Amino acid sequence: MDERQALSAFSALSQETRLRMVRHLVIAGPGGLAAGVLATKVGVSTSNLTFHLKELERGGLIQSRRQSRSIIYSVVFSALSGLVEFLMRDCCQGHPEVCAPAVAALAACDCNPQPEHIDV
Amino acid sequence: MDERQALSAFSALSQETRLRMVRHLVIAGPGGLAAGVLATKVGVSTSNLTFHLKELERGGLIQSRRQSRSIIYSVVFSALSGLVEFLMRDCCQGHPEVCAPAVAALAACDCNPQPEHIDV
DNA sequence: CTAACGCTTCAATTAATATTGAAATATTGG
DNA sequence: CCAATATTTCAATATTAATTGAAGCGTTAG
Repeated sequence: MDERQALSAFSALSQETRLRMVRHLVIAGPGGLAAGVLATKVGVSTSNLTFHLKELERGGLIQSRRQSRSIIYSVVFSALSGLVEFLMRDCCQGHPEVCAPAVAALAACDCNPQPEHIDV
Repeated sequence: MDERQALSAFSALSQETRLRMVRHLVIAGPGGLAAGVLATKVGVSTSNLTFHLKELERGGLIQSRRQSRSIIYSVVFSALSGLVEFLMRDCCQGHPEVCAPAVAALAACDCNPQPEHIDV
């Protein structure tokens, strides 16, 4: 995670509709949500949703896969922990042993390792 | 940390100049930096810097104190860990015991408890 | 007290983002 | 193949954010 990536991720999260989208997707978990379902949940037009989906994708926060007619979006959990790591990188400079384990624990979160798992 | 707060914090972090400012302030630690010094470090006019400082303040990410002619800005470390907590809140729903300790560890970070400590 | 310093405010401009609705594309069921 | 479904693209508009420079205000050194 470099500055450029962190910047576009923060930009992606800096808008109400998109922040809600991400939260819905986080709650949905690795199974994700179809674009149309997400549009209904956040209450925007599909056209507008697509615009925001692109922003989130650009920020590396979500990924998509096609499933029949629908396109399913899900959160890239490692991107979230990467952001955390970036934010905390230079925190506790004299004593990194305080923050490092916390960051490592987030990275090792159960959500993270199995990107292939689909549980519908 | 509610959605409204998280949103303005992410907005604050979503701009290159401001993200750099925060990183400089994180590195500077609790001692903080004078506005003018920060302006030089990030390479913007003081007028422009003030604009961005206000955005960061609005996001609750920084605080200020006057010291003689200068105004010293420093990071609110608890705001950073609050953001992390917000991002991760609904992660690992079935097994929150995985993420919770990590979040707690960040909150307990050495940077956090002693806002008075200045170690230049 | 006054001049210099450090920062903030303001107003004007420019640039970037978000929203809308209509049209286009891709996929699948029948 | 045709009609229906799901999503994306596009162009136009509206909204919001960033930059600039000049003027203003508070603070302190002398």
